[in-house]
Amino acid sequence: MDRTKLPKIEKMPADVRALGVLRARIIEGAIPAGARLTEVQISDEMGLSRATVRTALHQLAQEGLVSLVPYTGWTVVKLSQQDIWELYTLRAAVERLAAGLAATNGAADRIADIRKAFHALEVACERKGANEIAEADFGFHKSIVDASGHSRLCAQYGLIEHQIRVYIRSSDALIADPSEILDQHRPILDAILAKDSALAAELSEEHNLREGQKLTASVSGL
Amino acid sequence: MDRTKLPKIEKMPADVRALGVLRARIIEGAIPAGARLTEVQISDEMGLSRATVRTALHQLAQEGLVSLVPYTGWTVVKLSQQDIWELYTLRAAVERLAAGLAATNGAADRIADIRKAFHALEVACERKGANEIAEADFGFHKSIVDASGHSRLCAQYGLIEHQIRVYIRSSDALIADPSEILDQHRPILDAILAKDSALAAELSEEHNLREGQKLTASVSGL
DNA sequence: CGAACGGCTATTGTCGACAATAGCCCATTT
DNA sequence: AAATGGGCTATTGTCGACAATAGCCGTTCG
Repeated sequence: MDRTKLPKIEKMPADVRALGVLRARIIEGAIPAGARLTEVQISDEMGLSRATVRTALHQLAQEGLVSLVPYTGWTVVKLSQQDIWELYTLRAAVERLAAGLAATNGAADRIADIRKAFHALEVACERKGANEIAEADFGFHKSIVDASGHSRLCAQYGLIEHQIRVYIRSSDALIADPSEILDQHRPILDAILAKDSALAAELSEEHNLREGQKLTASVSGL
Repeated sequence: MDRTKLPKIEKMPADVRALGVLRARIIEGAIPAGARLTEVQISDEMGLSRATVRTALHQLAQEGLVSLVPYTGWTVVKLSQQDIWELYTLRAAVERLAAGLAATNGAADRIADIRKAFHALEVACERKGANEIAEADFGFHKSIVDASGHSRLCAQYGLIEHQIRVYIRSSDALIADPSEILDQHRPILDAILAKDSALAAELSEEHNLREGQKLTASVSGL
């Protein structure tokens, strides 16, 4: 058994595979907002039973990506400006807590992960790939949440994150100036490294509220 | 058709009825923490199909009241001290946002609801019924969340609230001095009525963190 | 005597079929 | 012509049966 690495077996429950596929399709925009989904068609295409697909769809509904109206059908949610406001205010509140906790209680290795995530963001900003920057941005925020050691916070954050991703893709990502992005995130990192809980919380909240306002403002002209 | 009130028709989907029953049983302690639940037994007793019960159980899992381990079974969650800490820190963060929003954007009728809820709390405190006080306490907090006009916040709060209820019941509710309870909540109400967003947010957060610490402290001796 | 192996059982995971419902189209009536 | 009612269709809601799996227990082998 000294073969360096035997290929990882892909053995996941059918419903989570279906969930992953559907979520990816929705986030990447292959299934557009407002689109109608029917259980039979999906189960047909995926070669799964309706019950399995139904489970996945319910999960997606919980994540806020689809919505079910009884006896009628599933539709991919269409995020309004109000929704974006909700998402970013909620995100700000959640990350405020996360940043504070990460600064105070963050395990050393998790703090190191935050450093790495910031470095990845720096690299992405140099390359100027819009998509890569967006991903690294998400990654940095997520590393802070993970460092909070707060399982419910992580779970909660996951849901918000999915919805924001959908919106970012659908509105085709306003990417700010790379150096500006770094300037906005660096103080948060510094505050966490300095274990200044209150400052980290405050900076994180401000950052998210600012981003949310930019996002709603940029789209208000539609 | 001038009959004063025709009896309300109870026609809900079977799964939500099952969900309600199960949740109530868990919260009231009829099904104790750590108990094992099997789909067949429940569907048997309720006269429903396994699929329907399964849907309800998945919903309960989403609410954090039960947990599923694959191919093995459902169990009612048992909240640890860490869980209580998580719940109260999260609640503090969520209600912080809610109180701030209620102060700033709260519709007049929702603000009136908050007043009513506080009055109900006063009445409950006079009667000194531990259970009634706890319910009125929840009601006051919930009225603030409802006044935020933030649908995701409300949804998120519902989940946390259920879990806290379970714990309060299971640990048999430490009820503080009634007048103390009122003294703790009144400033929050005043700040909202004065539309002082920052103060309302701060007071609300402090209040919840304090309660959480009391709760974990009182149980640390177990 | 210990440990690995194989089957047994309880329970969830998955499936296809039938029932109930919402929304639509069209005929019918006023 | 407008409103009303009936039925038609697409889709979800519900159901019972079969498949897959984890955990247990006895058995067997070293």
